[in-house]
Amino acid sequence: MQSLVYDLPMSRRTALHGPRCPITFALDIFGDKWSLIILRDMVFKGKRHYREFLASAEKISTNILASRLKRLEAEGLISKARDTKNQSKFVYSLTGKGEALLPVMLELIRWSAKYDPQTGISDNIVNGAPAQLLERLDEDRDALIEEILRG
Amino acid sequence: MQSLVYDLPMSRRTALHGPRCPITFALDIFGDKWSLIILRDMVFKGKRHYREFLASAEKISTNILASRLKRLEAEGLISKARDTKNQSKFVYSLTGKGEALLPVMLELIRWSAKYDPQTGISDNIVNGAPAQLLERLDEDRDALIEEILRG
DNA sequence: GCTCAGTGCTTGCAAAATGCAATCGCTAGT
DNA sequence: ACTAGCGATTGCATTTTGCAAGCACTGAGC
Repeated sequence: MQSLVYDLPMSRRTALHGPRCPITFALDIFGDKWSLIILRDMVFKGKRHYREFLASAEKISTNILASRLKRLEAEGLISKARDTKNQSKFVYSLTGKGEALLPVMLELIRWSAKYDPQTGISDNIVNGAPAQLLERLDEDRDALIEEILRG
Repeated sequence: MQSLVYDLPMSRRTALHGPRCPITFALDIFGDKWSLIILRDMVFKGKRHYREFLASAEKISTNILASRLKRLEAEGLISKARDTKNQSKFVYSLTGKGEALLPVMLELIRWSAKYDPQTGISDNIVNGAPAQLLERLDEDRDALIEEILRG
């Protein structure tokens, strides 16, 4: 049975129940294998076009990408518009709700940096969290977040 | 084809590649529909036994629970031991690596509290994040974390 | 020491989600 | 009108999940 709201048949665990667990609420929206990868590409790599997402190292397939973009848009984490410079292209942008996930991603990065022996060897902010980012996360968190979002 | 490391056939996206993305590293370990639910139950609800996890509101099925516990143990996020008070039971406990995910969960809670209209109506720390928790998260974060883990 | 209930977990099979390759509809450019 | 680039959709194989049944081990009662 397809969902009426999304194109995905994903069942929502929290649909008709009373007070909802916030963890479950969040996982139901972006707690799959791909959504956070897409959001990471937008936040840290500035990706905005369909082809760019397809090109990520994790090799998301086109049907899954389309369905995830649709869901993220339906959930209000991203928005979709025609590219003003090229009317045949679309531009995907983060909404405030999507940007508000940056703190979650930063904590994920901090955790991985601590426990992944392969993390921390690259300058790239995503491929290996640099020591510099982690320092600023401790000392200057709000400014760091602002900088990532506006930079 | 089954993985040699876990009982799960899940393919690791980052297996043989160079500098690894910390987001991908984290998602490969617990970025599925259930792992964070189990960890939430341990952190916030103090669950330690198999039957307790099975009883969660999200209705995880027993084979999935078994496979997730095995993976979380293999990844060093939890440990498994006989219950000293009842040798027929096992006790699952968080390791430091597992406890270190609490900040991630707290940011998830903060995000959901902000964007889920149904969150924030319960006293329960998990079923609806209370305003009090969110306040302390802003003002007294380290002590809050310590309190949750030791309380 | 046999039965029995509780606990953790495995197995078999159906259903759902994902991965992959091919193709399609739209827009712009020529 | 033809062509190329872009954002998808479609069909089908594979992988993962969901569900129900049952199995192995432990400890308690008799």
